[in-house]
Amino acid sequence: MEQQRRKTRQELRSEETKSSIRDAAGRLFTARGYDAVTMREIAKEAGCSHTTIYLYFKDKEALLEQLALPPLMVLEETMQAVMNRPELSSTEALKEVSRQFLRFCLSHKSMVTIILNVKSVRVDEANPDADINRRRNRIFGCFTQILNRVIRPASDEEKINYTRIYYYMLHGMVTTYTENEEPLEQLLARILPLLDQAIDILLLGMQAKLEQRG
Amino acid sequence: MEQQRRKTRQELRSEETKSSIRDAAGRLFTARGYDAVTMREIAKEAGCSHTTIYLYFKDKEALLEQLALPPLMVLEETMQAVMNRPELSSTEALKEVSRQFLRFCLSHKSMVTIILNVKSVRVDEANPDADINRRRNRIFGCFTQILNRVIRPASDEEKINYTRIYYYMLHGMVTTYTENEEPLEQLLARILPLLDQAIDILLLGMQAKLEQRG
Amino acid sequence: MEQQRRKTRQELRSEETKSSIRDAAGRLFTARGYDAVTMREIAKEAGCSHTTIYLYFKDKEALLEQLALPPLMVLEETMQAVMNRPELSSTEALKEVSRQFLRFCLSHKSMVTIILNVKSVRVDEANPDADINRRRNRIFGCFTQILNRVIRPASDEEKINYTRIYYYMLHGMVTTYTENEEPLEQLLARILPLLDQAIDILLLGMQAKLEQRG
Amino acid sequence: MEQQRRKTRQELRSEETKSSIRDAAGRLFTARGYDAVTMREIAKEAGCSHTTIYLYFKDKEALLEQLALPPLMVLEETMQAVMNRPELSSTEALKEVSRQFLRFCLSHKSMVTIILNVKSVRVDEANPDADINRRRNRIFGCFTQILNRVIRPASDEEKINYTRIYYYMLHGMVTTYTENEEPLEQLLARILPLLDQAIDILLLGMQAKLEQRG
DNA sequence: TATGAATGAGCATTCATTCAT
DNA sequence: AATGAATGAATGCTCATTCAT
Repeated sequence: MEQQRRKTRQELRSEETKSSIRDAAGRLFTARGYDAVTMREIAKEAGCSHTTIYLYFKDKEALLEQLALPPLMVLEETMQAVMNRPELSSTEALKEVSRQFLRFCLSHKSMVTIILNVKSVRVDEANPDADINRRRNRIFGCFTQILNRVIRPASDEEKINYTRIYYYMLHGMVTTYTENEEPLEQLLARILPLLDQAIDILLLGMQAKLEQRG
Repeated sequence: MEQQRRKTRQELRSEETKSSIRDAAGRLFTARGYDAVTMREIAKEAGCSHTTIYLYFKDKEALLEQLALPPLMVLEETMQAVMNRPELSSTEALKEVSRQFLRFCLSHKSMVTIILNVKSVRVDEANPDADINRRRNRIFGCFTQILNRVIRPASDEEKINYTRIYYYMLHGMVTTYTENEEPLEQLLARILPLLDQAIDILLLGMQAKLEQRG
Repeated sequence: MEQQRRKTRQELRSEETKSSIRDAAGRLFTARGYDAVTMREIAKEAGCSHTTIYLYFKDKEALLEQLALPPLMVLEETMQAVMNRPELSSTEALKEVSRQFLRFCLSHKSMVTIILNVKSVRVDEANPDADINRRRNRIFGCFTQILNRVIRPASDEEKINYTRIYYYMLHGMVTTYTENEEPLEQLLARILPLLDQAIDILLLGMQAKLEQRG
Repeated sequence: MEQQRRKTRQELRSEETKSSIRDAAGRLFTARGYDAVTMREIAKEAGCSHTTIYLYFKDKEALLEQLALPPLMVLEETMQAVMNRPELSSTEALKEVSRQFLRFCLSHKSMVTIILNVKSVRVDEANPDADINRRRNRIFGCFTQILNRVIRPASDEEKINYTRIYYYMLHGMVTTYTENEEPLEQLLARILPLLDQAIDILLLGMQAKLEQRG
């Protein structure tokens, strides 16, 4: 509380600037992709000089990372929360978690690259990405976990393959609609049912396949 | 007829140059991606001056488009040929066609953007894309056709949805492995079986779902 | 008198800040050279904001100038002290003074420019340089004086020329080793004997030349 | 002959541009030093776009190197020629060679850095500097050779030290007058006699010292 | 007195493209 | 038909300095 009150006007202004940069970068990256956006464009959109950006972010890459982290944390928490709801069947949990994921990806389009890319930005340099990578892994871990629950009778190899196939479909939906410019809610209203259907099909198919083989 | 016969030596040389540029650009785009390749590199690889490229192609983008067309035509023909093989069951045909498609996408990485993008490059300028778009639609039409054969009892809406879901998975596989730098054949050896499994699962799942509902 | 006593706490603090900036800049300039050091680095090292520096110093160049003065004063005093030691022969005095000079230059590398440059920084603006220039002249005056003692029989023109030649050699040693990154004492242990030899040779040579001519 | 005639107008223009860049860079580097000069300034002075420079020179450093090499070759040849004139005494040869060197340094001021710097630009990267370094070493080798002839009775260690002392003096003269803006010939008329005197003094001094010791 | 925020000018370099031949 | 010469626009980034508080 006290902490909140103690913010000077300068600090407020600073935070404002920083978040206006963040917002601008978010909008621009989302709309046109990381590479296609220049620091000067971000600055213009944010209403400041391009040098000001470097006051708050080490470089362009750091900007992307700082942009990705907080929403990623929210997503992770949301997904964990879903998994801890005991009243949900495995199938329902998988559906809900997938819906969260799809919603997230489509509302943070520029971050999709970061989240879905197998080899993330700067994997070699340890520090800042470590966090991003860890979180991404945990997010994908959610899917794996629930999916394993649903297809328990499968062998380890089958589990790995089926999980991959599940990812393909999800990944495919995300990238298909990443470029789409329809208003988010409208788009989701249209494709969330499709996602549910797809999951039904995949789970049914996996079970059928396991029975066939057994 | 006459036109064909009357090709002067100059015309032949010209065509040669043009196709050497096309080849060079193809190799380079495929290997390193559209953005990362410069006009000068293409020219060097093609054994001509970079200014010569502008004699045959309006700009870099036009080069990409003209480049995409022939392989797309080959792909289309290959896929049609598979569909016309009467000895193949619908399922087998779908698998084979999907394999062809995946192989094509992974061996023409730079063209994936063009093929998969819902809104292709420069939709606004009518002419040159029209052809590309037509072909892309025909390619996707193949999938739709075969898939419809397999899930004949479904309603029209179900057919549309199921086809979409099928695309998601395929699309997801392609984009997942587009960035992969493994040698092509080795990669395909690894993921083609996965594709077969995925198709099995999807088809089984779709059938199960249709029965459930019926 | 009164002025000295009346220093308020504020004034003291202010002087402290100023000298911490001076010290920091001195350390940094010495270690890495004027150009390679940024105002922000100086501020960090001094434990203040970079804007504070501008409170005490007009700009980066003024900082360098003010920085040069005190060590220059120390050097001057040291050299004068040597000259007033009656037990030293002229030759010994010249050697000792030259050693002091060389040691000083190599331990204040960034100031060498200021000291050795014929046309000092910003000759046009009269005031602040006047002092620096005066001191530099006095320092060089030392050499001239002692040298004149040693080569008393020479004509005025010869004296001027010989002094110049002496400077060339000294100047040459300084600039040769200014870029050297060897630890100071180690470097000096290596080159101080060389300096002595050089002085011996020059003095012997000057005397021989004078005799030749006479 | 034929080769000369075959130069097209384009080639001529190209060579003109290249040498106008070279000239401009030479003037500017000479006047204000390598670091202080920007590519855009060079371009402006050369009457072309700054991008044109990159057509002829890989980067700024390459420009400096290409600039330094030809004059360095001329200097080397001139110095070798002097050494091969049998009618000259060692002393005379040393004087003449030193005059050539001083004249060269003062008429190619920007290259002094390259020539005198113990650790040249980019010592680490082998290729292009190798040549420059080799030449510089050969040039300094000249001095060493002649000097050794003059002070033949000295021990090896003495030879090394005396050579160093000789360099200091020469180096000192060069750097002293590098910043000088007097017209070259006028300046040389003034300091060449000084150089002769300095050499006389050094040689006499060295001989006296050797006798003293012996 | 002191500072954080902000900026314009500048840097070397790259690229797709056009011009003149 | 083909090309070398040339260029403007951009890019990410840094720095000394000024502004507002």
